[in-house]
Amino acid sequence: MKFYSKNTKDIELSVSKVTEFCKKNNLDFTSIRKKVFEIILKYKKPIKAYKILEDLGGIDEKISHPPTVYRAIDFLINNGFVHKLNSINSYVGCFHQNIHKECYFLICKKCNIYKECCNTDLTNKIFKTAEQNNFTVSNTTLEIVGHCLDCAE
Amino acid sequence: MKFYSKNTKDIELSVSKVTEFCKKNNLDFTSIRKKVFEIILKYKKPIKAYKILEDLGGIDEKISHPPTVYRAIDFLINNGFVHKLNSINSYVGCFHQNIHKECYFLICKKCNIYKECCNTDLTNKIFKTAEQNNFTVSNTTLEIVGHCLDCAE
DNA sequence: GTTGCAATGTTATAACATAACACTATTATT
DNA sequence: AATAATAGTGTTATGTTATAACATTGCAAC
Repeated sequence: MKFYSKNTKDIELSVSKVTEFCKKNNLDFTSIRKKVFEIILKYKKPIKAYKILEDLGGIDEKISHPPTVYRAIDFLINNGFVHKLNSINSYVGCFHQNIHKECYFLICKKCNIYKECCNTDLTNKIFKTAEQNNFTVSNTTLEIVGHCLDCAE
Repeated sequence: MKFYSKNTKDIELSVSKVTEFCKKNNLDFTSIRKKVFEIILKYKKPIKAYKILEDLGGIDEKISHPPTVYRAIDFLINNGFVHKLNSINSYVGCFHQNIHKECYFLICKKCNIYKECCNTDLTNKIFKTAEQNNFTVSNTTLEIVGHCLDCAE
C-alpha cells in the first residue's frame, strides 16, 4: 500500500509549518511539544504513546514520564497537528495542507501502514447528518480497518 | 437528544432475535453471553467493560473476572450484536433490524447519550473509498463526538 | 519584585485489556 | 462404554493505556 512517506525534508517542512501556525495563533509550541511532534512524524506509522515515551527518554531521561507525553499529545491533537486512531490507540501526524480535525483513515491490520484521506463530500455528509440530529460536532473519527493490497490473502 | 429508549419488552425482543439468529447460524449463545448482552441493552447508554463486570458480579460472583466479560463482548461484536465505541471505550447494543457491523454514532460528550445511525449512502461511499485504495474492509468505525441539543451551551 | 498563569516534573494509581494455563462439558470417534 | 477433540469457562497474573494530584519552574503583566 502506498502511503505518505516522509523524508527528513518533509518532516522539517511540517515542523516549520506548525511553528509558523503557532506563532500566528499565539500557541506555545514548546520544546517538548516539538520533540513529540517530530517523533510522531519520523515514525511514519501510527505510534503508541509509550513508544513516544521511550523515544523521548532516549533524548532526555528527565522528560520520560507518561503525563509529559500525554500532555504534548493533547496539545497536538487539539490544534489539529496530530490525529488519534482510536481503534488502535495510536497517533499519527497530520499530512494535510490545512490544519484540521476531520479526516479519515484506512488502517492495515497486518502491516499497520495507514492512509489518511480527506473527502469533502464525505465530510459534508457527516456534518449534515449531525446537523439533522441537532448535534454540535467537536470531533469526528472515521477509521476503516482491514487489509491493504500487499497484506490481503 | 432523542435516543433509542429500550423498555423491557424491546430488550426481550432483541434477545429473542439474537437467540434465533444464533440457532440458525449454529452459534453458541451461552448463558454468560446472554447475560452480558442483556446488561448492555439494559444500560441504554454506552457501557464500559468494568461496569458490565460489576453488574455481572451482582448476578453471580463466580463469573466476575475481566476475561469472562471480554470474551463475551468479543463474541457479541464479532457477530454484530454489539458495537464498540472506540473513542470512549464503551459498548452498545445494536438496535437495528439487520445484524451488521457497519454503523455510525453520534455521541454526546456531556450526557453520554448516543444515537446509532445507518445511512446506506454513507456506507457505500466508505466502501467505495476503500475499494479505490485496494483495501479490504474488515471493520469500520465512524464516531461523531460533540454535544446534543440539550447539552449544547 | 510580586502576582498570576501556563507548562512541566513527579509520584502514584486508575482504567482498559489480554496471556497463559487449568478445568469442564459436550460431541464425535473408536 | 472409553477416548479424544473441541469450545467454553475459571483463575491468576500481568500487560497496556491514561490520568489524578500536587509540587516546581519560568516568564509575562502589573
